[in-house]
Amino acid sequence: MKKCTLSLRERRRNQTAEEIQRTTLHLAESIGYEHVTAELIATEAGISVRTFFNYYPNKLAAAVGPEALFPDEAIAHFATGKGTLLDDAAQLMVDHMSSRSPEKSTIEIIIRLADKVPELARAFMDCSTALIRQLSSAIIERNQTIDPVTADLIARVIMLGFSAAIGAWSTDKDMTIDAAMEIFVNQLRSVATAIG
Amino acid sequence: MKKCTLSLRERRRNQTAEEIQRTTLHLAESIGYEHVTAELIATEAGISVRTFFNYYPNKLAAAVGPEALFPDEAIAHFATGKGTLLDDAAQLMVDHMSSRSPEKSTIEIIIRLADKVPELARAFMDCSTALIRQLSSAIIERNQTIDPVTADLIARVIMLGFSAAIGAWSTDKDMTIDAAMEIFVNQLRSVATAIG
DNA sequence: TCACCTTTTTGCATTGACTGCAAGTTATGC
DNA sequence: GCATAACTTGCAGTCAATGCAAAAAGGTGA
Repeated sequence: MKKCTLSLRERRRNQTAEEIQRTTLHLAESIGYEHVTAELIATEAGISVRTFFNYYPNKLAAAVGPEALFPDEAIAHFATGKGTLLDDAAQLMVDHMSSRSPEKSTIEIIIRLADKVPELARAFMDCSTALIRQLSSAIIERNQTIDPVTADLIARVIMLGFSAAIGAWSTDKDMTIDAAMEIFVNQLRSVATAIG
Repeated sequence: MKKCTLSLRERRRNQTAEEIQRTTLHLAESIGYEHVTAELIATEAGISVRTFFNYYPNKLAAAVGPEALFPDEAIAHFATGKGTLLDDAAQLMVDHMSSRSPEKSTIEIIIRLADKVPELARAFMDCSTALIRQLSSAIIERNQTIDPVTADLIARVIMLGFSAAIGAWSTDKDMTIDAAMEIFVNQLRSVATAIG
């Protein structure tokens, strides 16, 4: 069974990728990111240095973890949504967060670290590049008359708001994802008012 | 004369910093950014490798060039401006662009390179961090009732729009800065409409 | 189970980024 | 001029990252 073969391997691959990320974050928390070397991560994760670089192109990528895209159904739902742009976007984000692996605790660690390590903040922001592209396409699908540059800009703005909301959410133990998304929507509305 | 003393040294320092940037960009254009080594830049610029790292913390920073802030008067003017947020922001950007050293050609090269080298695009974006902070403070000064997180978000959005406008401006030989800023304002207005 | 093929892991060698240090050079203030 | 602070440089060393080829799994099919 080809499917099984691939699945098995893929599963193991994902496991290792996550294990590496866990190790990286854990080490960064205990000894400080600047003291974490590739060799240390590899040893700690029980792999060779060379294998580490097989999984991630560099240390920052390891801290951020495996790349995640919006789930296909979720993005399709957004693309054909009839609500306001922001409400549908908020739903998309909820779907995204619930679909994907990294637990709140992992995100919390990343954000806490990003506060101290600017490069990590960059890298974290950076991993949204692919998401922005997805979002931008979906926005165009919703509204065929919009021009691509504007769509891209809107997508970026939405992701900015989303990042801010995730930041608030991750540092507040009691906040639900839905509450965070409400903040997200309101904040972006304020921005729109201020700008428009 | 203290002023003269400082000025002389500072002037030389700036010259060298710019020379290094020029060399870096020139090399990147001719042999490709990935083949540009610190040693090559240093040799070409007539300094030692160690001195290169005295001026810039890394190669990317050298390509982006010396950090630039909004001129004090310009930011003060924006902070007390009575026009719409966007119009005043556009004026701020015009002041910024005309005050600061890098010529259009330099920016054009950076943007062209950034298209091929993602890390460079990141670095270029990244250099706006300090600007965002300035802008965010000024926004709060304009409107004391705004909350800091929203102000930060607005500042980021404005800078996003600005970057997009600069991109368009730099690749179009005939476009004036004012025309670019008009695009900037309109584009952000579209975004506000779409979101609000 | 065995021979076979693909994917993954690993060690090794190498290049290049970047830092700390200490000594030399230059500019400036007095 | 001389003392001082700023700047430059060479050197030695650490660590990130890559290419390569051999070894080890993992899975397939007879």
